[in-house]
Amino acid sequence: MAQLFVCQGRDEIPRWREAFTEARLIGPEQARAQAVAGDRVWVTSDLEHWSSLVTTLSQRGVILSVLSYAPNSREAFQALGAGARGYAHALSPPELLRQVETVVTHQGIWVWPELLAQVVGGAFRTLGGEAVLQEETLACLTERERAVARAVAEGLSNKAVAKQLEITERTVKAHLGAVFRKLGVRDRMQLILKLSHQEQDVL
Amino acid sequence: MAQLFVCQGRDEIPRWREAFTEARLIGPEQARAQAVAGDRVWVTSDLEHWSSLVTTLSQRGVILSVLSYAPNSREAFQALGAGARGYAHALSPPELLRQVETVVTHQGIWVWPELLAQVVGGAFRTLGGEAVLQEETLACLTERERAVARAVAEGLSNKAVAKQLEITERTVKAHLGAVFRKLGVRDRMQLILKLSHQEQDVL
DNA sequence: CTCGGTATTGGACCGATGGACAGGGTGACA
DNA sequence: TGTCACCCTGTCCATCGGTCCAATACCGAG
Repeated sequence: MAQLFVCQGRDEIPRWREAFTEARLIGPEQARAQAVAGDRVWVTSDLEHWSSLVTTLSQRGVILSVLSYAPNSREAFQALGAGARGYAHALSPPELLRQVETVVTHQGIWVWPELLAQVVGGAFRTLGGEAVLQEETLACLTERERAVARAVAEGLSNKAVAKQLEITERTVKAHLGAVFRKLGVRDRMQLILKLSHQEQDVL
Repeated sequence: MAQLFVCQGRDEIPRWREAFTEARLIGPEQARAQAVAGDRVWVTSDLEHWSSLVTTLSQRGVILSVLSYAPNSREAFQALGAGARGYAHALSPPELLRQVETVVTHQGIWVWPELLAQVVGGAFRTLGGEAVLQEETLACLTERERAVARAVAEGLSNKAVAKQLEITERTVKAHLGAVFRKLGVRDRMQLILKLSHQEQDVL
């Protein structure tokens, strides 16, 4: 049950040593040769062919976490698709790395908080999420709130929505606030992302 | 930080008591009224409107896990989409429930092992298709502008993008301004629609 | 008839956003 | 060496967006 950090060796590693004092640093080739089932292996996404390394080791039963210096949802999915259980920022503080380690060793998935919503949402849309999303997203909205949400989802500004619906911009804000609260989104961008993956006939 | 099991009250609960001796059993209405941020709440998927209950509580900061007597991938996606962090069999042994609890309290996601591959695998396929097409659209952009555009297209704010790319918020604005000019869009909303639209075209 | 939900609007506040000015630093190329 | 593109940063400012505090009116359920 070794704790291994895979790196090219050129950069000095930030705080991994602080998080896991007993961890060992090895290169990609050593990782392929030495890692066995049960080992916790950390891979940085700036490595060449990190994805195939993750795939290989995960099939062997190794518990993998990917660390990225520039986390994004696309890379997160690539990591999870390759079999990684964790995806975090490479410069995460030691206590967060230990948290990731706790999760992945207990059969869990740990994703960088800023991307968690997108990862979960993307996974949800993948399989039959449409029907459920319709109920969840639209049932709780009133007629007027739906109209505002539809306009905003087309990229219109509050002023444009107000002109289109022949109401005050202030009223648009009121309805929009209710939409945000009911749909659990923070702002209009989250709303666009949530609605843009649905069919138009729903609205 | 209460440990709460939501149930209709009629059935006797299998082994939850064994797993968490200090846990309390409450009904859905009590859960909506009492649960606060930080609480670990367990919901069974045989409840009426369990999905909306999960949505409501998760937005409140409650840590939710869904227990199903007949786990399936569709329900798993529904649970995760509603904001649940855990999805397991309702008859899971106590040690497994405690494992789920460990994972979700550490910001992790725990999914029934038999469904895990489908969750991450399926999600990766869809997102992979989107990523390829974005590259074509953003061909006229520089590397940095692409990174900013990608992040913004995921709904991040300027500040969040700045933190992710480890640059100043001002620099994000500069790149973003160039992106707007090159792609002929007025604001970030138009950018999101432009990018997400092309994803759907190819899909 | 009261109570609650919906629709509408107002004002004020403050953070986020985008544009317009201004630079400095690097590396490639003629 | 000069030029150019790219990357990074700064200040100022007008506007937009989102939330808080209200208020008025309609309408159906109890």
